[in-house]
Amino acid sequence: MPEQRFTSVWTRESKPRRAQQGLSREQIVRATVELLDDEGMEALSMRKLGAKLGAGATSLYWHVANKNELLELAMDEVFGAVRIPESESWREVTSNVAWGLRAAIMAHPWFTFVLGTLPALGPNALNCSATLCAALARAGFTGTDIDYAGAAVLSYTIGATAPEAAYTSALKSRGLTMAEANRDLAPAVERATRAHPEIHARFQESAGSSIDPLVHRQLSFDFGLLAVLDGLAMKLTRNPDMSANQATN
Amino acid sequence: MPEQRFTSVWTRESKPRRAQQGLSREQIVRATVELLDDEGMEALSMRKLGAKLGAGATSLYWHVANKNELLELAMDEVFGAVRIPESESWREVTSNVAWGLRAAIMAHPWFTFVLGTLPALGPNALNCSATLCAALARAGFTGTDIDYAGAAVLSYTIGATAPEAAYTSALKSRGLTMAEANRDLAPAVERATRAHPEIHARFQESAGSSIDPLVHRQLSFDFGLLAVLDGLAMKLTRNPDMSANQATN
DNA sequence: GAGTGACCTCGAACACTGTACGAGACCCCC
DNA sequence: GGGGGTCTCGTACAGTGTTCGAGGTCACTC
Repeated sequence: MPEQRFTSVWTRESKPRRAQQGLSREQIVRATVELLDDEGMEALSMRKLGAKLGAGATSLYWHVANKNELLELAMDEVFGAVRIPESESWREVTSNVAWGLRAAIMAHPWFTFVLGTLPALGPNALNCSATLCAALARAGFTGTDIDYAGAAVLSYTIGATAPEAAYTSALKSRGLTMAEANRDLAPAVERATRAHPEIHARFQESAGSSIDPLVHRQLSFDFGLLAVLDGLAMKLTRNPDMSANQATN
Repeated sequence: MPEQRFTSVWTRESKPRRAQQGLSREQIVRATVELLDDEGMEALSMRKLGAKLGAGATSLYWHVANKNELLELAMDEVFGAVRIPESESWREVTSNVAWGLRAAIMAHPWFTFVLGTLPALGPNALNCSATLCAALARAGFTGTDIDYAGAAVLSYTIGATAPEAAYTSALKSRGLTMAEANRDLAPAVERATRAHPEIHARFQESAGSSIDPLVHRQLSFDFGLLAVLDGLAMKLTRNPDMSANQATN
């Protein structure tokens, strides 16, 4: 087997740059994000991206090793859109980061497909997790528990938001509203849930409900996030030696 | 704009089947899962799959509308691998489903890439969520809170496991061990975390630690899952008479 | 047995994809 | 005037998913 190395944009050191002229990496990444936002993950091709920039497709390969690197950079751009809150209260910080990350993912649904292929080592991603960890350390967590608690918040946020974003973006790319999709899915849902009367009943309930589905999803996200934070708080009170600072929050 | 419909394997009714001969959909799905497990998401192509089955690539299109449908079916196969526990204790049921789903995702890392493009309407996926919801209803949740609580557990489980599975599978497909990858990533981590002294310190700590990374990740997952379940339990004790409010809204 | 029509297979073709390679263009510095 | 680095891009290759239509194979009916 050949000597393989694990590579990433963040493992290579950047090339020297001449004065601003022609393409630049920042410009390319910006265009990538735009293209992804407008037309979705499947529509991104190097040729299209080149055309959008008024350049040949293969010119991009001077600035970026391959398409994956481009996606890594685009991903960190999304993390960069998360506004980092300043607050003393760890609950406020963590829940703000969670809601901010959720908003960023919803605004850039292709994020789902990129995440996970590499540990997020971009500066913006690290910034997010550093703020989170700092807040949790202030809350009273110590050692690896800080990482664990931070991971719990991020995992929940991503797990809850990514599929939702993917779904709404799939709808958008087909030019469908949520109501239309529900209409198309209804018979299948009907048939599929026949074996499960209890969820069948709730499906019909929510289909007939007049609550805006968007609000519905926000309520759901909030419910789970509160559970996560309450659970973390409980850990702190259970090990009172850990929670010296807890009273202030 | 043309009249678009939202389609899925689960929205079409199945074709009539002649007696067993030649290809069958079950056989194709089984082969798909095998191929995905062995060679990963990128390696799956219709031609390769056809070859594996001793058939032409385009023959598959008789049994399956397109590659996406194939992936939907494969995804439900993964949900089918989750062993559904029987227990009176809602904590036992939910945590067993969570661990079971985690194991299934770790065994089939390509699951990540499929999830979210469609609401999981396959029979096995519904079975999972029905068991979860039934347990939560027994615990005392009512109305939409049942769905919210179930979604919280699933979201956390998926969000925590999917990136981990994707990463370990990326390593495997490059023939690297976790230690080798860490070695390759180390300088980049070093450089990137320089601006964040507190996580920098913990990075070095865990790099030098002798704990098996697999165990480390299990501990992390367990930590978060307990937090979620504790948080849910807290909601129950806080509103002991929720069932009264069931009909409103 | 002949005929019919549904079920099923598949080769060819189309319009794409990511990217390796090498030829050239531009520009700065000696 | 040279180099030599930075940067662009046309061509080419090996693949992709999917459509189409021609054909083959069977279970039927007449």
